[in-house]
Amino acid sequence: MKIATYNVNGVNGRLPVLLKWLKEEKPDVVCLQELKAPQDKFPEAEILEAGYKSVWLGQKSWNGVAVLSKKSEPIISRKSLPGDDSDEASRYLEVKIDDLIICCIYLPNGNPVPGPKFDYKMQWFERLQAHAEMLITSRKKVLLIGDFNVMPTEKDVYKPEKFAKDALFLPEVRDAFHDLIGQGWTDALRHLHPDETIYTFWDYFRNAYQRNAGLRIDHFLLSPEVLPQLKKAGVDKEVRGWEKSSDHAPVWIELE
DNA sequence: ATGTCGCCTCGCAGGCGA
Repeated sequence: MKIATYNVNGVNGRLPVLLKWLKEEKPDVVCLQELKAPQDKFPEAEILEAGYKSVWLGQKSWNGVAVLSKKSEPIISRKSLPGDDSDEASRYLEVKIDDLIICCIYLPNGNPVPGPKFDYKMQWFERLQAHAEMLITSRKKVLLIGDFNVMPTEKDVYKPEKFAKDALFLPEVRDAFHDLIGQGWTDALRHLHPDETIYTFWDYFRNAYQRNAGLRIDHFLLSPEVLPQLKKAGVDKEVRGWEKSSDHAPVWIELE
């Protein structure tokens, strides 16, 4: 079973690229982030035509998350993180697909630092930690998947010193990520490729992709009940080089 | 500071978020 995550940066503007990638790679389940489309503008019919049932959480202009599934229908169990009823951003969608709980995550970027956006990121992180603790305690097969907007270590940044004061790499942000991992989650890509340089995002600026000036910010965190099934993991890096590509590449894992 | 995208609007250019 192949599960993928892809920050599309506009699901409608990206539709030809998304459909081409789905056709080539045929993932069983896909988490999408940054739909940048209101609820009624999600391209459900085109994606269904490509062989995927989908559930989604839209929002005008910003954010937006979706889960696509080829075989079993995704059943929504949560449309937001607990802990702040005033948070209207579409950033969290939790579904059941067979015996798996799939949590599709679009963690706030947090720049500029300091400021309200960074405060929001840290609050969102705390809410994620609290909910993740509950999920991992359930002993079910849970996967936290998506754009975490965090480079966990120096190995995950092309030039760490350049990002020392960035909301994606500040020590307190990395600490929050490592505290989350500390609950018992496994970073699937790093687990299978401990020493490799792996990037999932390349800025549109300054030919970042051509220079391989990338970041690893899209992650799969597996609960202990899923980990024994993990067989492979990788990044579809070439997709980032396609015409009209997102600034992220699709990332995937294979479960037995 | 800048670069480049995608989406939106008291819209066809400029602001915002990333």
